[in-house]
Amino acid sequence: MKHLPHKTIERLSQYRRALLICLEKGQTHIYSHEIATIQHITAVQVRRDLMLIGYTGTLRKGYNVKELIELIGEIIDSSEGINVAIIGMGNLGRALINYFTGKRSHLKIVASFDINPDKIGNTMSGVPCFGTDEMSKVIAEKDIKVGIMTVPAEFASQTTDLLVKAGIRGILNYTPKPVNVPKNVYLEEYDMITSLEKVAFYVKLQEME
Amino acid sequence: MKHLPHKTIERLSQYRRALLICLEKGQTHIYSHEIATIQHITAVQVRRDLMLIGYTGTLRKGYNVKELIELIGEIIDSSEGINVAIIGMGNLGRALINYFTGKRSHLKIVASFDINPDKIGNTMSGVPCFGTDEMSKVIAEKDIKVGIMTVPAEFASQTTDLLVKAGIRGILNYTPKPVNVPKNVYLEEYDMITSLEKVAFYVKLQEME
DNA sequence: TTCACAATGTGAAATTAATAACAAAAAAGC
DNA sequence: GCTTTTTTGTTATTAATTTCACATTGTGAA
Repeated sequence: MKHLPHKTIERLSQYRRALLICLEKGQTHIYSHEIATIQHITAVQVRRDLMLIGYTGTLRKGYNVKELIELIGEIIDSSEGINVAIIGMGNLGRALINYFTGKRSHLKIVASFDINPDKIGNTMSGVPCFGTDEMSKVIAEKDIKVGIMTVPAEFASQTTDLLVKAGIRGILNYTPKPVNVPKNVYLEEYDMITSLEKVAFYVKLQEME
Repeated sequence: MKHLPHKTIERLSQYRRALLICLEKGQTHIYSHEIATIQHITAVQVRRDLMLIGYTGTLRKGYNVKELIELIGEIIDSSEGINVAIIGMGNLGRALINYFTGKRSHLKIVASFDINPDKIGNTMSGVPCFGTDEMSKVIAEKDIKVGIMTVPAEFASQTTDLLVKAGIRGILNYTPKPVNVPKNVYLEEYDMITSLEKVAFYVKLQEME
């Protein structure tokens, strides 16, 4: 398998989540159009993605749920699991920790960081909170590869620099401020305000018709 | 102006935010490559987007910050402003309210909803919290057009149905569960777990090289 | 058996998005 | 005043992504 498109990676992650739910319900097989309906995309899209990862279903029976989950895991998970830290234990940071607790995943949130002394030293859902000054040490000791930035926008740049210096390999930036990283660090940015403005735009557009 | 690409809409929202910061700093003009650097994209991309909205800068002086902000506003904002509600006042809901308070925006969060009786009746950052059973009434009365869903995944579908029944025009779904809406309702979904898994995937990929 | 159906798998076409290339013109330098 | 530089605006090109169209085939029914 060569290069998987970015969009395919995203969808595989989503297929897997849908499949896990099917598995829990005891469903053993699933058709491409069923997956498609759940994700509101087309069945062809699903089949194409699965073609790209080289999985082939059974004609007229669809795809084996369990097998497919495992294959997607082989593709997108790394064998040893990846440790993740959350930087900024505000509401968003806490929301993310809640999202993840209980989810059996190869991604483990193993630390959080904040500058508020009241939070440092505490543990939330099993995740210990450290001071920002300990970042380098903790990231090295716990072998943390990915950082999720949920700090206020005005701290985005300096936090990024700290993370990069500490040797982080990937950053998911939830602050509305774009940041710069060296090219050996993978950066993904998401901006809630943009999404909301986009929804508002298309709502307006529909109203005008 | 005909059809603006989805991606252009997203970028325009981001340009505006960057421009507002420049405006505050007293900067009157900006070059395409300056905007590009902030957003880590190319200058051509910026110029192309601005071309699409029909804005033309001054040769060798760049774009007028104030004018451009206003034009982007004309394109992506609706004249009367749009009222928004947050459904689910957990950590994520609160995070969103904090993001928005203080931001002068045509988007106004005017209500929130929850099922927890301790939260109902309270006000957070000026946003009152109502019970889910009041949704239809409040949405009609306050003329709410867009709903942001930050409820637990297991409530996603039923909350969506309530919103649709109440006459919502756009939904931003932050639960990891895809939902279905009639096609006169604009739906945008975002899944934090997918983003994180994507970062992890590309980190893994880099390590393998 | 044979037919019709329902599904997968995939090459080709269409669409969408990004990049390259370059003309034009204003400003600055000489 | 002429030349160089810088920056915009736009066409053309390339790349990425999605959709179409259809061949293929296992399954059940007539």
